[in-house]
Amino acid sequence: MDNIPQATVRRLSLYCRYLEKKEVEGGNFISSRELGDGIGTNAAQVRKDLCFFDRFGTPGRGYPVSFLRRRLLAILGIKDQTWRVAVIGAGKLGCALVGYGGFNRQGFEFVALLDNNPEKFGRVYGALRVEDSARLDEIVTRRRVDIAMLTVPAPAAQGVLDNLTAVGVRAVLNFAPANLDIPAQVAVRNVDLAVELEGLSFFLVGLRSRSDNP
Amino acid sequence: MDNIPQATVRRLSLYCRYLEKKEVEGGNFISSRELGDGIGTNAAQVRKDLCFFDRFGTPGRGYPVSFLRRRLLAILGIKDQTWRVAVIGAGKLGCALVGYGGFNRQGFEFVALLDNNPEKFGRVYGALRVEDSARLDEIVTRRRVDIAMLTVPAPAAQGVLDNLTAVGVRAVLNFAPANLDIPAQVAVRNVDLAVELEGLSFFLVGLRSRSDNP
DNA sequence: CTATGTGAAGGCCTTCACAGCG
DNA sequence: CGCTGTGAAGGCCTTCACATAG
Repeated sequence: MDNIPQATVRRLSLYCRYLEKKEVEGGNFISSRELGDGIGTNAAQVRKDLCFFDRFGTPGRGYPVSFLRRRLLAILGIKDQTWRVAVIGAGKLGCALVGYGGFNRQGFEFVALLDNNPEKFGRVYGALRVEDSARLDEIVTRRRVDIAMLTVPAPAAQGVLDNLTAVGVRAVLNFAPANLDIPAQVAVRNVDLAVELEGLSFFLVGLRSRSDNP
Repeated sequence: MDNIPQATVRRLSLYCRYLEKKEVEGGNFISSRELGDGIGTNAAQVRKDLCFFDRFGTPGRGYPVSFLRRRLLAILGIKDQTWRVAVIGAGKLGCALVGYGGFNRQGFEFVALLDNNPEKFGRVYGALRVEDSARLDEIVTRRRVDIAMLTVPAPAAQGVLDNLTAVGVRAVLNFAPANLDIPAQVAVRNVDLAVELEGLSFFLVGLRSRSDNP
């Protein structure tokens, strides 16, 4: 029971979000149909995803909302667990992320904001001061950082990633538009806005040519 | 020659990025092998992706770097074309995006920054002033907005999306953690940081349990 | 002899369909 | 009778393998 598709894991997060809404509204049971509709997939997919883990449902009734939500949170590792997050790169994006309160709400806590530019040292964003990224090793170790967000310029990204993994960080959310060499045993998720925008551009070009030659 | 996999489109962006680097370094030809290694895939995948569109290569030599890059830019719709982007939601993230210069570099230009909070009207970020999102229709039309970035709170996202599509916007990059109903003929790409973080959390939990019970 | 272009094979994820439970 | 759990079928994307071009 190990090889869970990435796509399934992504949907688990969406299920949790929908279940939270449903729980607040006071729903007790939810069908795979409704849960699927709610996140933009279908009932069979929901049942398949969930049965990777356990039998959460009751035939004829559906899934108990609150119970299912707690179980999924546990599976995702954000129940009774707060991951400690460091942001490397105190540019506009890094500072915006630290200032955003939405993550603290559930399971994640910012514990460091680093940059290599001395002019930024000491500036305060959210609950953090900018500190010197030359002290990355020490800070990451002492604050027991679990996850790093990489918001440095692309040319610096590989070096920082190597430093992070050398100190034991095993999970990285990378915002730099760089093609990183990813060490084994490390998970890197890329958030690449240029790729997303260019995907939209490609879609628009297709639309246009289809309406030009109908 | 129509049904291009999303995955292929995403890789096109990465190919372009790698080719740009290669072109600057003065490379004339590049093999599918090198291009694949460069973006973290393999040679066969590169050839398959490219041959959806044309025969760009020369057997025995590889692909002409500069030529291939220009052709891919054209396919992605970012050669001789600048898409006009509006950001809806002048929170920390929206303002950081507008202030980030990286997109203007190629193919995208910010033309509006809207919010519904009167206290923010008139504040300047990058080259833009915050304007009233009540005037969305007029502004989007007059400035010929092609793409919208949604950086509003989740509960507001669906309403804004509906407004945008009503005025003819067909491409949206959504940052709100909301399960949106997406109208037909509209492309929405979601950038969902909670989903990414929770994916990393899931990975870390898996790592831990595997090292506990080896 | 090297490297592309491409049908065929393979693998992974989604969808189907139905047995079985409440 | 409704809805879950799940093997089987289907579809899409990736990888293979080789004919072909330079």
